[in-house]
Amino acid sequence: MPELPENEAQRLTLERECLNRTVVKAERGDNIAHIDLPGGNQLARFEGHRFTETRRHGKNIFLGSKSGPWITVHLGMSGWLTPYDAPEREPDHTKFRIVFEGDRRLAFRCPRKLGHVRVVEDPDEYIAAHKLGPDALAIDRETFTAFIGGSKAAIKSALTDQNRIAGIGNLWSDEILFQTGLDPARKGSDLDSEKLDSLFDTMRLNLSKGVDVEADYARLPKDWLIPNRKDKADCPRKGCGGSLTHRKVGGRTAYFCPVHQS
DNA sequence: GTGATTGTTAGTAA
DNA sequence: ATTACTAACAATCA
Repeated sequence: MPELPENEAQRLTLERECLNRTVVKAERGDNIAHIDLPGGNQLARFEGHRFTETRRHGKNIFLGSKSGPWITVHLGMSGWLTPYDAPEREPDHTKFRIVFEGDRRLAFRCPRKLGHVRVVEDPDEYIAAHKLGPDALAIDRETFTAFIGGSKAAIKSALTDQNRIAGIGNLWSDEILFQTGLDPARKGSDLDSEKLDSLFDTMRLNLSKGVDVEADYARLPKDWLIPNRKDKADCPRKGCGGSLTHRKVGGRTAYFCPVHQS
């Protein structure tokens, strides 16, 4: 379930589980056809190594140290990082694992195989090479409003364009548009500057809250969209009285309230 | 069986 | 050259 808040929660897992412990081995798991993982040569570099830092940019997580090398993880649609101890307790669909001294282990699970793990020398180089935009919690108001205000695509598509703003996906874009009161299919170029400002503020507020609760949806306010995101649910916005529905926007399913979002 | 899924990206078109 | 849209990817679930 990996957008910015989920990835930030996963970065914290790495921070808690993987720093300052000696690596015994980093290796690939079973059933790894068609998934992008580093080869044995690359992984041998980490034996005896200690990680000292984590980073996150958009939906990319990095584990490494000042002098490198770094491991970067992208969770795709269904990836997750899970700590465990004994080999017999390894989670299902583990495609990659790091074994630390003292039998501390980290599994990269990825049932649908759309995620990846790569070895990189420098996170900043990697971010530049993939032309990722600024992280959604780091982008400044001017850059954000200039991009959205100049975009002729559906706002939902603009918000989820990783090359312009990194970290927002299908669910969180729905939440941001729900709270800003905007139809997901509206063009960014139709918004006035007041609405653009409000969209920016809401984005920051929503993602920050998501990070605060470590992406645990049960801890999100009850009047948010995400915990109620299904057809025919009563619109959770106070006093709205609408009913949620969905529509394809930019090839993705957008959930929204036709009463207060326009 | 059908159609969906919180991800990216190659290819196409304007 | 840039921007926007579609289909495809793999596996699972309702």
